[in-house]
Amino acid sequence: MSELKVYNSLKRQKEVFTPLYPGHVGMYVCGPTVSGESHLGHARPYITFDVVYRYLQHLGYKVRYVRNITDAGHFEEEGREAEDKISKKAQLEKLEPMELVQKYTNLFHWAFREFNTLEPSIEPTATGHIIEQIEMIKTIIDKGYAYEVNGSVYFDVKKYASTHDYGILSGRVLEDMLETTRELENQDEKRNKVDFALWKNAPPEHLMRWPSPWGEGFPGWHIECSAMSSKYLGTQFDIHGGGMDLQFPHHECEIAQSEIAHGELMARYWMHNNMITIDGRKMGKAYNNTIRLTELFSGDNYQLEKPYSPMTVRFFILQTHYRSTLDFSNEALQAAEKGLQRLWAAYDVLQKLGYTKTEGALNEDLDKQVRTWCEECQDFMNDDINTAKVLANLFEITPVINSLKGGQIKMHEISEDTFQLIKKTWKTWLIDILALEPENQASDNNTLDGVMQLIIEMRKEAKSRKDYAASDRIRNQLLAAGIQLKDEKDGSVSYTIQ
RNA sequence: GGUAUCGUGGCCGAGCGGCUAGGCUGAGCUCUGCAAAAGCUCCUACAGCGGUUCGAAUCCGCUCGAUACCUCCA
Repeated sequence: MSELKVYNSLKRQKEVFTPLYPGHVGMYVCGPTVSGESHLGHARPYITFDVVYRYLQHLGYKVRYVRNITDAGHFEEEGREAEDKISKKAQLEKLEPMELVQKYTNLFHWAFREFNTLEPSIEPTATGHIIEQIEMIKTIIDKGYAYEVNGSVYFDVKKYASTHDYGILSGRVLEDMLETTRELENQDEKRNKVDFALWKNAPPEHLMRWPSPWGEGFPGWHIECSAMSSKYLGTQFDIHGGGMDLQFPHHECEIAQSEIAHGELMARYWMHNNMITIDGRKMGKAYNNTIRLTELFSGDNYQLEKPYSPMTVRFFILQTHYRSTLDFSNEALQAAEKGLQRLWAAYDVLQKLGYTKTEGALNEDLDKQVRTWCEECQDFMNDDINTAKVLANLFEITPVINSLKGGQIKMHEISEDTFQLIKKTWKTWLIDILALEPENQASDNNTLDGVMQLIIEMRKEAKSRKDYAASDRIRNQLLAAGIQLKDEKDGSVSYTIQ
């Protein structure tokens, strides 16, 4: 069996994954800033790393998955007047900052339950770790890599770069950045343009503020991740994940701070998911092309032709490798919707199908092919979490499942072992790891089922009288009501709720 | 301007030097009272131009095009 390899942004290549402590994995993923509603773009990292989390557990690791909630807000733009994003909006909406934070945190949790993501082991908030952040800043100052100006504290990037590799993750060259970083206003507090804030002095109108050795203020935008990851995962841990757009400056700054404070590289494997684009452009507030998750589920956005269910979106995301960009379009979402329904239908068939020995010889080629498809899934996942290929193999197996039911393939053509392997494969990958659980669970409604059996019986009688007008009317009206009848090969009738 | 990434059939997307994924759409056929579902078959692509190689979508160079980061950003 193959070993798990992941693409490490730090080394720009795939590497065999070896945890720091055998049997245990520490994983930190940059979480949401709860100053507003999550959009489709945000779905990608949390779904991607949900699969990573599930897969690591499947491999037998005990995983501590930490994903923060950024509720302290960042200042709007470095160098400009410091403004707390969250406080600014709260004032507009006449809400307490924490009220706003609570609202969007709840909404975030709701949306990602809809996406069937597992909850992280620890979900620390920035506001809950002000003390840890201050302590870390003090350490960095003590070590001589940060300086205070007017109640704010900045990290001295130039000094850091003289002895350490600043740019190790993002490939930046400090000299280039010193030359090319564009002019920003109010930069005079910093010794160099590339320096970044660890602590910002809070202007009087700023609502979110905490006392510190440097006066009242709030933490800079990178320090929370360094402080909280080290608290819960140790000063060095296994996997740090997040969107590619965080690689620079966010993750680069995290590395620099942590290196000084703790004396070691904070994370050994850095995994970055690519962006979701729309019409070829990154989806983001700056482009005015976001689709909020609530809009996505309701269809209420000018870019949407119809609503898309959380599972459709999850499937859509997993059908692409996480390091590729993924372009949103209604056509692509609708294709995903149909494809997923096909997988679910096959899974449903599989649930009801038992292995019944029939007379005849084994079809060795088929049997072998099916086994290969099943076994490859693990290899695909080991190859940098290639969910796209896993799904492709499930689609390869789908006609086999349907043919076993339809009789195009006889049971004896595959061995019982292989049959059980198919069942296990689908359960493991579709349900447990990719976590694409069927959404319509209405079939365990006994009342409805009783009614349906009666209607089906009545239609059968009409058919036996060759009263096709009546039988078709029943079928068509049920369809209009959202219930699809299927005349099975063996004469029975099943139904699905749309 | 700097630094990267990418350009695959009608659409979405795998792909990491040879065996030409997969999904959706379209066409035909089988099954069916008719449908639906399902099964089978077909539509065989890698931006362009050079180069390396027995052999390239895959490696190298150039050209064209697109995107991302350099500023909050998943």
